[in-house]
Amino acid sequence: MISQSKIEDKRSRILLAARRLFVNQGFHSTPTSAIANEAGVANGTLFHYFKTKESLINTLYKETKENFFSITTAGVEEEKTIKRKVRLLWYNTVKWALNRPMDFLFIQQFSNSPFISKLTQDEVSEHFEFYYNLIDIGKEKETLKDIPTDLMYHLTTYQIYGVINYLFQHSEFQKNTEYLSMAFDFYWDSISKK
Amino acid sequence: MISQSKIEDKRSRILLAARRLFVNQGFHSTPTSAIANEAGVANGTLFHYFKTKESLINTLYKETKENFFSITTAGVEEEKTIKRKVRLLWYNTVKWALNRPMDFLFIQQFSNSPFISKLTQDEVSEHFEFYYNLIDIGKEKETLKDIPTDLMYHLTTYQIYGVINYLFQHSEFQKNTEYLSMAFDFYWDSISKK
DNA sequence: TCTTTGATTGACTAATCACTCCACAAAGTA
DNA sequence: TACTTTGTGGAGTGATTAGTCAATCAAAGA
Repeated sequence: MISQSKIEDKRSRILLAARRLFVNQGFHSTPTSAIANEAGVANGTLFHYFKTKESLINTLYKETKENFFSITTAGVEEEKTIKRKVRLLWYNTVKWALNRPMDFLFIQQFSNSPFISKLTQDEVSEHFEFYYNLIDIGKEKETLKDIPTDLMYHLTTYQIYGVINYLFQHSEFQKNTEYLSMAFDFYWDSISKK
Repeated sequence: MISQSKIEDKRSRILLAARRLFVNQGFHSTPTSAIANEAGVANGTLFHYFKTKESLINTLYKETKENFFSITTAGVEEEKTIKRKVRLLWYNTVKWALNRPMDFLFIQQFSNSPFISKLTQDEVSEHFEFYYNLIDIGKEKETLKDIPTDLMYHLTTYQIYGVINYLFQHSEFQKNTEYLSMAFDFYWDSISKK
């Protein structure tokens, strides 16, 4: 048990160090030796846990996205109305990003990059269904505007990214609930029927 | 004169090749030798035109953004109403991206990346003023919603990126004017006062 | 024709990097 | 204890890369 936790410790220290360095310097200009160094392990140890640098990156991307999904969707099913569901999802997403800026920046930086192998992207994209369902139900109930589901998905996710990036640049508003609520109202107004 | 145009030819061939390779493989996994090869020039020639690989990238980024700005803002001043200005800007932007997908992907991929030097970003960000003015005037005339200018800027630009990325994935709609107009209506509805 | 200037080349170099290898340590198992 | 499995370290290796350099080449003026 103790040894088990120590193993997890090194593994996760490597992942943590990698993310920090990747976000600051980019994927290809971060040598594995620097990651090992930052994590406080030897170079060879890194390759004990991850066969290749690419698999380290893929693992990091996948685990970060999983974490993102499970945290942001928590409690959404339990909400009764579409608006409450959407609001919770919105706040969960914004707060997740603000609490873990490195994670968010990592995803943003690499989700469209050519470095992530196709395989990993496919595995992650399963989660689309959750959002698509929510939009479809909203449209059926005539709560949400009647535009194609996947267009709605794109428009809304990008809008949320916009808010988050804005808040990164204006950290003084990050804990301003009035501000957050204004941004959400804008968001809701743009997607809901009048 | 002829030699001058030939010079420009090689320089621009290098830039063109670099962009193509960067978008497909990323910045750091594209060797300068591959760029030179793709451009049909010798390795040394590349370094004759660009002192370093980084300066090549910065030049490429800067020129692409300049081109983006001059094309997307063309004719906007001449329009009379805010809505017409915004519509033209929106359509210009979407069409620019659809006509030059490599340029758009290049900007998207690298504008947030740690590879672009701070200097370059600053030089490019002068253009913010144009957009900020437009939003401010729209708010004064009570045409646009009264939310902070820079928040509005973030929300709207990201929403446009969302449309563009959507259209990249659904090329069948790229020339569907009805579809584009629906997306613009959504956009306008989200930013304008009722 | 001679000279100058700048473009062009590609072999070369010094540095860097992903990854291997092997020795050793620690822990588990009998 | 003896044997096995698993973790850990870090020097070493072969491949790759950004950037250099000395040598040609082409054009244009005098």
